[in-house]
Amino acid sequence: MIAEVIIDIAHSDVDKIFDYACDENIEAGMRVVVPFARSAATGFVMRLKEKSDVPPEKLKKIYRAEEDYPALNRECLSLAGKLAARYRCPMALVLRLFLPTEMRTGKVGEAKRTFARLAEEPFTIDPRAKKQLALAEFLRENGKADTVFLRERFGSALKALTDKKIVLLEKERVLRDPYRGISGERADHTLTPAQREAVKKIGETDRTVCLLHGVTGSGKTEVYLDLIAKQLAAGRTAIFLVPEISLTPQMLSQLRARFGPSAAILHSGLSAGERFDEWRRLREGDARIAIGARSAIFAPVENIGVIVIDEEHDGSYSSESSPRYNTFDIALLRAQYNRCKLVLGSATPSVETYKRAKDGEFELIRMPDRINRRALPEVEIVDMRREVRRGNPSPFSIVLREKLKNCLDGGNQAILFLNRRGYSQTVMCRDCGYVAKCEHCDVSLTYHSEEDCLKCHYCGTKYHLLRGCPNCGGVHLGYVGTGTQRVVGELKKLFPAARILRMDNDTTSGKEGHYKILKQFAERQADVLVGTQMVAKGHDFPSVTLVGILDADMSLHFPDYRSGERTFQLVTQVAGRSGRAEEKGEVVLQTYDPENFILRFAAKYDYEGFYEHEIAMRAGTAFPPFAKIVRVMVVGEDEKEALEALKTVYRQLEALYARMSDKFLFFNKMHSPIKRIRNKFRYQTLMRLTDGAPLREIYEICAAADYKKTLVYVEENPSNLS
DNA sequence: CGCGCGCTCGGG
DNA sequence: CCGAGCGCGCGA
Repeated sequence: MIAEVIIDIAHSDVDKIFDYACDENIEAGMRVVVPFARSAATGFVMRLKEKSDVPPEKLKKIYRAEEDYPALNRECLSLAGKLAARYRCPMALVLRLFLPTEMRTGKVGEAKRTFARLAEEPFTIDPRAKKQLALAEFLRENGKADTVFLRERFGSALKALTDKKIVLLEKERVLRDPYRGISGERADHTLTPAQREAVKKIGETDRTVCLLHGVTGSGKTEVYLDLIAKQLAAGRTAIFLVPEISLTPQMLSQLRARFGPSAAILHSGLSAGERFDEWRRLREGDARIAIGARSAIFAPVENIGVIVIDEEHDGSYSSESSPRYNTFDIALLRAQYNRCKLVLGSATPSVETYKRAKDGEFELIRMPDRINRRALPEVEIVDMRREVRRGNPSPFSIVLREKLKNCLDGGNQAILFLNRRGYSQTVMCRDCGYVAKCEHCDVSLTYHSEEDCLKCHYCGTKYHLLRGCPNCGGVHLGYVGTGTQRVVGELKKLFPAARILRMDNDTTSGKEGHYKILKQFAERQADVLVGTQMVAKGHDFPSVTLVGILDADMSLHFPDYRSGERTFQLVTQVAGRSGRAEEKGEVVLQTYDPENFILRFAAKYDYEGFYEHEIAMRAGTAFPPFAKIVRVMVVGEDEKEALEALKTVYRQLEALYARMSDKFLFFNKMHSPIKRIRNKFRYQTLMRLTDGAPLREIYEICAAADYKKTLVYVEENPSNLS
């Protein structure tokens, strides 16, 4: 037999089929070890055939199979070719997506765990250390326990006691089970009439893709779980995708309770070994639901009955590094291959998805009511211009300050949200809320300190700094963007007794970081949580009755065509954090632009109104989904070479533009460095294209630009233009 | 004349 | 990706 093999080296030079002789034990999809160049290499058997065109003296024999089963199933082999072509990357890179990294990088670590037990010797614990006492009590009752579980439950008390030698640690080999310590309570799975209706519609439509547009609290999750349970009962499998941050312990225990060990939950908290074991369980068919973030779309399940993408609009579904795949695209391919439904769910669908649903391409299912019919929290828009006029320079409006006081006095919790997205600063008039925008692009300008000017991130046009406001003549121009740190400082001055937690990229180290802070807050170890958008997702906090959005403008004026969409999603999501339990929630939305349509619609939870407004604007200004934004990036350490690459690429792109200028709505002239990140020079060329534009040629120009130390790549509708 | 490094090419 | 093969540049 002859095996067609792709060598597992991600480089275009070796991105081709190599034929090898093999015997009967080799199957398509297996990983194999083969002689390659003057050494051994791993490869993937793509196909078996009878004879080869390679001269017999060149043909070599496969050494051995890496595993005794095919790591890649038939679907994956069939998909890989399509994906490699679509994302213009080596086949090996695509194939790797389907495997747990542990498998390629060799050893899967020995399954060892650290257990803790009490020392034999008598001891005393400070009676004030409640956690330590509780931990000691727990160990006395249970003998020994896993340290991961103990840390989760007792926090730093474990370290305190081990340091004092009261608790001893020992390693032990165990069978890996990532669900240890997670037990969920059985819940009632009776669906509401609205949920039943949604399930029915999804079952009946002949469309592959269904968009479930349900307001916060409408019970979309039960719909997903019901769909999944039905498919499992029918002997099929399922994939359930959620944004990474949504895999909170609560969510995990809910899923665990519902599906038991037939669910493989892939989240960032798993160790390498656990991850591999979960993958194996799916591959073997022992687990039949794959639950996880973006990468779980590559789960090795067969005979898929349904694929669910929850929070469809979430940015984490598109990959930021090569191959820059879009989860939806892969999900659609898999749904088509398996002839099953792809269900997208969101309270705030992305504009593009919603348009496709309204145009009839996707089945649109609405769930407009909350389960208990409880009203959504009321959103009050506060005009920050008036605060400035009244001489209030603090980040808190008078209204917010009062509500905060009431909230804390009533023994409730509050969340203060601000959108400090780092470097990007916008100039705004504090008297009238005017924001400097580009004359050609309708996108706000960004301040660049190196050149001391304002720049449009879309077309590269530079503008002088403003001395006064062109709108009202005011002189109180400022750079918008207050940090969380300052907010916490001001808050402490206002409410010295309040316990404040801060959550942003600086305070949360590692992936466990957020959970820790959110958990502390959920356990009411603090009264106020101040943070960036990461506070918006995940946990439910029953005692939160007030949410303050301090600077809705920051997100609104982010230099990106999706900023309006993002802001709407953000406000909706953040507002949903308020008033979960008996008490009615309140939301205060501070802005310098209280007339803004997006904010008005968001405050009324009017998605439909927002959508109509937004889509009309996108049509008018020819932004996606009516056009495609294409960015060509040139990134390199060596400035000379990067510049050289840029010149070459740019010249060809310009020629293309000259030839087909009718297909380009826009072609920018930016050829100066945007910035240096970790000593890498980054240059970009932005284009806006209509349908039928020469996208392929653009990709080819970039693929042809092969430089040693400079990377040239294309991005479609990139999300961050700085 | 000899070897060193940089570029090009092949790998089944 | 990685090593082999080889071209030309410099020192004795």
